[in-house]
Amino acid sequence: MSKTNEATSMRDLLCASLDESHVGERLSVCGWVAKRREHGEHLAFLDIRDRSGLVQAVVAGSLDVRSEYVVRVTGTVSRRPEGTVNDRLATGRVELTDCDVVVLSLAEPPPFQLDDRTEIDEQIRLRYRFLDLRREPMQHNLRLRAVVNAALRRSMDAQGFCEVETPLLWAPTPEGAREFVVPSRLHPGEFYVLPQSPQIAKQLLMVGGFDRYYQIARCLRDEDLRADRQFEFTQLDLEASFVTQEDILGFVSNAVLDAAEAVTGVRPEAIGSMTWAQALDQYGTDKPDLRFGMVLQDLSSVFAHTEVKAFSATTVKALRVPGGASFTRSRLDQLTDQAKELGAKGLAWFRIVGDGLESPLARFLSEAETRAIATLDDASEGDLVLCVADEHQLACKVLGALRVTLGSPPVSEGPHHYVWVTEFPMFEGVDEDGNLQAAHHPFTMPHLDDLELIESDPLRVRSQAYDLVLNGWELGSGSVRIHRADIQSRIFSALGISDEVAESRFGFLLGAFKYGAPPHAGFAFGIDRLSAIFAGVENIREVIAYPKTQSGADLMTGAPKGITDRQIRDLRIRVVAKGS
RNA sequence: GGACCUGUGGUGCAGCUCGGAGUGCACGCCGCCCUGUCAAGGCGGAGGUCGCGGGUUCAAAUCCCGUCAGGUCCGCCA
Repeated sequence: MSKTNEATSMRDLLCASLDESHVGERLSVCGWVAKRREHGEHLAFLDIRDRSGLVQAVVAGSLDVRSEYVVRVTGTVSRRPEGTVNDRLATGRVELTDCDVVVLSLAEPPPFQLDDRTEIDEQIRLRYRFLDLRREPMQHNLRLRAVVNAALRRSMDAQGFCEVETPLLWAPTPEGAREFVVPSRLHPGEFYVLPQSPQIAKQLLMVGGFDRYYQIARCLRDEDLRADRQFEFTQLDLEASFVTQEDILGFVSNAVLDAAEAVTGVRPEAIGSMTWAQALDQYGTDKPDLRFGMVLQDLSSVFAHTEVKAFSATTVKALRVPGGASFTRSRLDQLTDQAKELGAKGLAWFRIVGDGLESPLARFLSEAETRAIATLDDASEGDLVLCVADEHQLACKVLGALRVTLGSPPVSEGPHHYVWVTEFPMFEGVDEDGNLQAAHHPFTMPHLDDLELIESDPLRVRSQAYDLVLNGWELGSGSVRIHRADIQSRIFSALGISDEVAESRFGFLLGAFKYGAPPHAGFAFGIDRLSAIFAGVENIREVIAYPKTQSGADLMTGAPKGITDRQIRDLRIRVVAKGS
């Protein structure tokens, strides 16, 4: 008897493990009936499926089993007769014969077929997720994710990090993402919140002397959902003391590359980096997809003294679209609409034709301007050049979005291009009260060369914050934290956070820092997103066992739901009717 | 809060522009036949509030308005 570590009291091995080495042995497998092919009352074939795959069982005589019945099949492993080998099946050279079939569980016909022949509407998949999980793609994706998790834990352990769990019931800190709120039964009128990240908890671990912490942490944010965003998501969260930014980039690179190697078998090259300003300038985004070119070009100097009103702006950016000259007018209108939605005043387009440019604007351009566009980025006949003239950041972002629309390959395609984006700005824009907003979070350490600018020119202050980007997806972000009270108070003051407000919101953190805070820095990246890209799927729901819909519903359980009057009473809360 | 796409037997689609009987295809399901199939095959059968509500019309799956659900995106996500 061949024993494997998949053997249990009920089975000897997994279906797909059966091969010619077992020929002659009498073995048991357990699984679901994937398919039944009957040939009268003397012969029937059963495809038995478990998580590993299929194996064919040959049954002499009729038997009363249907699709998805759970069975234990004991049979003799036999070579298939001449001419009946199935090359499309991993176990296609063998079959189980002289089978005893024990029905362990009956099954109604499933609401959708569990083979891979048709794509099932996601609404139905989610309603019957337990059946969807039985199918190969979900089996593959969740197992791939488990490989990622295991590799990350191994990597962090090997790098000397200590796994520490932090609370899910935490104190409200009304900054950043909207928090999920949990009413307290024992303290009526008071609330916990679910952490949008273990940010403060892990910084306190640094004060607590755990100089290398990590956790595979669930984070919860009550913000609108997207293809790459669920209410709850999982991060590899880490923080370390007595380190610089370079140390953190090294730790995270190791972890991500270890995970990539575990999944693909090949260790990617070291992860390169660019500054935030470069990313914006060349790709029009802080999460550049480096799988394809179409780098943004800058024509500001060419148009510095232009006669053309549409191009009188601080920045003129251009994007060459190879072969784009064949776009129809309605396609160009679509792109223009997209540009306007993103805030551009308009979108100028130029078809590159034999003897120059074809465009409504062509006749207004000077000779130098025409030449600059016609020769842009090695442009050749048949290309299209799109231009946006505006304030620098807007012009870049609009063309960056068009670059993605026009050039981005599917998630499942192309190599994995990791890149670090560093030197994010410290502040971005202002809130309703006219106060500066922290680009990352208020505990982020400014770039030491820019400390002087905090008061004089805050928008130019660079921070020691960094993102990890993979194929245009933001995997995660981190920063060096402020551990000095004087700098922290200058930042709070720049953000318009008074001492009193700071004390009430983060008092316990600031208080802790008075007792000896080591210099520290950290990072967190999304395991859902990383796994989705490894799995080649466009949507993180495909790597989550029980995801929610875009409206935040769980179609299987029906959550969110009402609770009983008793529960409401115990919590001392009141439900107010919608619309009142 | 907003834009766009989708909703038709259990499943996946077609039908919708240009209104005319719930019409069609494939899978599944049920019954019968079939001793080497593996997308098994043959014969027969059941199965529908065309998401829901209203309107236009002699007549609505089809046109209009509203609404619900799912999706993609903008806002939002320190």
